[in-house]
Amino acid sequence: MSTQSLFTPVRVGRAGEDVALQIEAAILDEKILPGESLPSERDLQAQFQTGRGVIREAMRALKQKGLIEIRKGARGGAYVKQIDVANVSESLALFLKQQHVGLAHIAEFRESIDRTITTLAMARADAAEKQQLVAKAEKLLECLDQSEPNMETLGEMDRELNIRLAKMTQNPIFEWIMQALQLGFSSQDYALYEDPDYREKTAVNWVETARHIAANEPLRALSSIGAHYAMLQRCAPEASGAPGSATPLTDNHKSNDIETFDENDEVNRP
Amino acid sequence: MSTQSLFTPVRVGRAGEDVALQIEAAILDEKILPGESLPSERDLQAQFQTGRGVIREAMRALKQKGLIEIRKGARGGAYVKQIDVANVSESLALFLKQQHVGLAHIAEFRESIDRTITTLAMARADAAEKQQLVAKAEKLLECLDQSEPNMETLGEMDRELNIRLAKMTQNPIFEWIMQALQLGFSSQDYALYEDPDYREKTAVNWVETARHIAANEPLRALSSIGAHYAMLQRCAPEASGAPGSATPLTDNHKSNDIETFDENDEVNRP
DNA sequence: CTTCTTTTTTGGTAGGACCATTAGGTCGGG
DNA sequence: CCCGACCTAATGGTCCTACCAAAAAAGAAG
Repeated sequence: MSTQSLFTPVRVGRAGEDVALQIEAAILDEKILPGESLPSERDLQAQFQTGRGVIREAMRALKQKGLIEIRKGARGGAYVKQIDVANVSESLALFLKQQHVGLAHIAEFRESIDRTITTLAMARADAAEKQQLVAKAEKLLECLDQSEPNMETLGEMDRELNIRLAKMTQNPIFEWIMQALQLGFSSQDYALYEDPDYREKTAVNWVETARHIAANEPLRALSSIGAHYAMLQRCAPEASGAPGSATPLTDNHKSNDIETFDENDEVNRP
Repeated sequence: MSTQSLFTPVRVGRAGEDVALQIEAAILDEKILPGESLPSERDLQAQFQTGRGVIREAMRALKQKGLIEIRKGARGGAYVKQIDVANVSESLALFLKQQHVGLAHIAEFRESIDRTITTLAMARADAAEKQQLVAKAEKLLECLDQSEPNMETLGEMDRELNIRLAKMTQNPIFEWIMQALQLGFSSQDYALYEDPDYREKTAVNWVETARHIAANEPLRALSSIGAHYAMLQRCAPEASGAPGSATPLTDNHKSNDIETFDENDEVNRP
């Protein structure tokens, strides 16, 4: 009993994991730089002294992690790439979806991040950046006033404003978490732009917020942020103010009507 | 030119992706619940009318996403499971590592999250929970005063305090992001417990923070949080206050000395 | 009823064969 | 000389077949 975990459980079915770990280590140690390519599957098969299926499974795992990108054809193979925020975002979105996290909780988290970002951005960005932010917000407002409201464009401009603000914190983590939130949960923002009334108010709120930031008025800026999320809460379909809302966030995964496997028989026989 | 992206690039080599997507959709739609099992690889092979390698690669991808868990032997197979925060955390840690995010940036992010959590927890938790938090903090302090300081135990208690505080926000996202931060970047906290001087101060600071929370003193509580991170900054090896620090955060991946493949020849021939 | 052995199920690995795609080279015509 | 059509080789994608190893159920022995 005292010899717990003294002998490794001698995991056997792990050749693929081993290969993946070794290659991952090589990438993380920058023995292979982004843009460079790994040897071909058949070369790796020879070097690792293993079957090609093992190599392929390792590649699939690394690809899923976002560490490599796989191309077919001559001069194809696995190319090391920079991990994209989309990977983190997808992972987070999957998690929140399976846990049935309600929109209210996500909105609260977003609001807290927004407040922090706003405070930091105000403290660190220079006057020129702040003025650019105001200009962009005003552009959103007028772009909305005149022409027919293109939902695509509006969403893109809203997204750009958020990212720009996050950049102004001069801390890349805030920029990336904002990108991840935008990628995974922008659907709720679209709701605000659907309704013409809320659309107007949201744009005005953006201009207001940007101006307060430019004027270095932290309390007023945060007040605007609060107003934005109060609006979102009023506009949202199930705006329950607190926990318990089990509404799934999106339904953007593909419908499996095409050639679904028959999961009705012989799934989980106890 | 006007017909951009009208025809999908008709991706062909994607049988494995298709299988993975269909199964993922089935899981996310809760056609298969956590704890239940998918059919065996050979059954799936028959149902999807494809080779077994394709199924195995799809399984590897789903396993990497954290959606399934694979067991060998009779009644083995792929069991649907709840996605663990560790998956999100690992994804995030990998990303931050490859992007060479400095400890200073991470600490700043952590501090902002800590402040938000503290504020929310104070507003929402009841008196009993707050008193428990104080008790746990005091326990950490005395556990440190008397016996030999077991680094494992200290880290565990610090971690538990953080999680408990996050839970008190009654928003699971904060609990999970705190878990992720603990999982991925607890190494910097250990630094505080290494030095006997800082160790004492950190524990005292925890008690202080908890008592301010229990007393509903938001400003004093946040002040304690600030003191904690100021300490961390002084204690940290490369405490550069701002951006630019390209110090990698951890080196906890395995050294690839065992049977590294020969990446010196024929990697990336231009 | 317990304990040991055997069988069956199922994932893990090996290796071969063939196809589809792609970059790059070659050849012929202009 | 240049340009397009064709061919070639490299490489990932798929399929198949066989066998091994683990784990649990089923059966045999006490």
